[in-house]
Amino acid sequence: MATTPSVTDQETRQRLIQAAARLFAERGFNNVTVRDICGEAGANVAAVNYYFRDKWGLYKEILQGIIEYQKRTSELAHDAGEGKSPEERLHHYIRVFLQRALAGEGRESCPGKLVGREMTDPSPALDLFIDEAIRPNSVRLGALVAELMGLPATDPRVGACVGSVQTQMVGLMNPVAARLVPGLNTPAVIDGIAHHIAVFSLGGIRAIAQQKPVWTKPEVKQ
Amino acid sequence: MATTPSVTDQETRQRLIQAAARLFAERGFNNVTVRDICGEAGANVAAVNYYFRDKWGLYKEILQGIIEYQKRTSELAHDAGEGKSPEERLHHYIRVFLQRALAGEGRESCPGKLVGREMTDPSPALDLFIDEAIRPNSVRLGALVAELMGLPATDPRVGACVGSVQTQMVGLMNPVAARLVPGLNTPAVIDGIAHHIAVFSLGGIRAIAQQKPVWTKPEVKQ
DNA sequence: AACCGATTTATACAAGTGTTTCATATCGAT
DNA sequence: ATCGATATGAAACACTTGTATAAATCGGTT
Repeated sequence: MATTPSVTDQETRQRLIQAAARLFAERGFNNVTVRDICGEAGANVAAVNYYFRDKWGLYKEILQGIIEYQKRTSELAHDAGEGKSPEERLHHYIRVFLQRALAGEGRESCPGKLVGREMTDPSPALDLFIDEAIRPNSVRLGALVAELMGLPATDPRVGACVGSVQTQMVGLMNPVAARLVPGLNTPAVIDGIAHHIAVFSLGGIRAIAQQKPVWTKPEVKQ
Repeated sequence: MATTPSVTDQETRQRLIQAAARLFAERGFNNVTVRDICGEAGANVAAVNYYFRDKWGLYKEILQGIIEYQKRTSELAHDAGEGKSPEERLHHYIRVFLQRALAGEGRESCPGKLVGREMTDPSPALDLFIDEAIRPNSVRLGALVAELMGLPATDPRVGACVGSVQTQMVGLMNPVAARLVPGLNTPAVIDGIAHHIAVFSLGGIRAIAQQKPVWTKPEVKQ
């Protein structure tokens, strides 16, 4: 009974973050008004500016949290099958990754939604996100795939296979996927999908590995 | 000499559609103002409302055009390898699909950008898009995959493989992909990627086909 | 009780938005 | 040349948006 015992009894700041995360994930940064957020959080219109300086400050804070979450996800996903065979490690990696991305954190403001949105509708914070969350993950996944293929991690075929695996996972993080796959975000369904992606990708990786490198990456700019 | 010979000499209506398509694809519906569009089209602020009733009318018209384009793309992509083996048909399908989605129509307002955006940031017109552009395409692709797997098209494993193929293609239609793959939207690079996806997917399909149906689709709602 | 910093409130502001209005211009047909 | 339909133009409206302000309220300390 510190403040108004109206909503749940927690710091206004926390309620703002929670409400905003859900709304941003649901509708995107520009389709959510400060009044929406404050309304849902049971706070005054000025609360956002008081605690976060401006609407962008709030968004950045949320995105920062998601970056941390995503980094942790990558670590957990990679460490999941430690000691096992590369094939099993890939399977574990996919499963843990999808579990945390699709169902994580109370199913409402699931991080995947916001991530997927940030990728199609890049905000100025996208660079940060790519550098801190996506790239390190790609590197470790690349090492694993390279091991599976028996090729150096720099081989363009490795990069291409990493892309194939990642797009299959990221593709599940958007509203259309959620609509086409009924029970998405329930653990059982996610496990099934992870199993499919693992088997499918292992087959694909094997197929790519045992053929000439027809595709030489052109104008390697980076 | 008809109207103002200022910009290029074409109907204002057409210039509006062209400018708006580019801007919507670039920044999304809500991040483009009517004044932006009219400014770029060299038209008055009232032009949008005069020709399209309101901003939404303009967007719907553009989306309608993209739906037609996408339907045509599906037909072309499926007919590309007619008479050839299923494997080759899949390869042709992927190549034609990507060519038209990523490089089509003057590289600026490439349809894929808007499609990808519509999928993450669903507008009320998304249902139309799913029903008219995505589903028929999935059905035909499903038939092809079923043939490849030697399974009935209703087998859940077929649907899962279709999803894997599609997510790999759709995944290329967003800004992050364009940033990670340097020369995307040039025909040569697209051909290389199409080849990779084809080989990878054929390997994946084969791997899934020759194992028990571990994943039974839960609560088949549709 | 009185004070003080931190928080919450109600209200207002300035800028930007989609849309409307109505006057003017343009062009083809009579 | 005149008329009528179509198209364009400048200005303004009504509304929403993010943000700022100043007063009011609260909780703890002296």
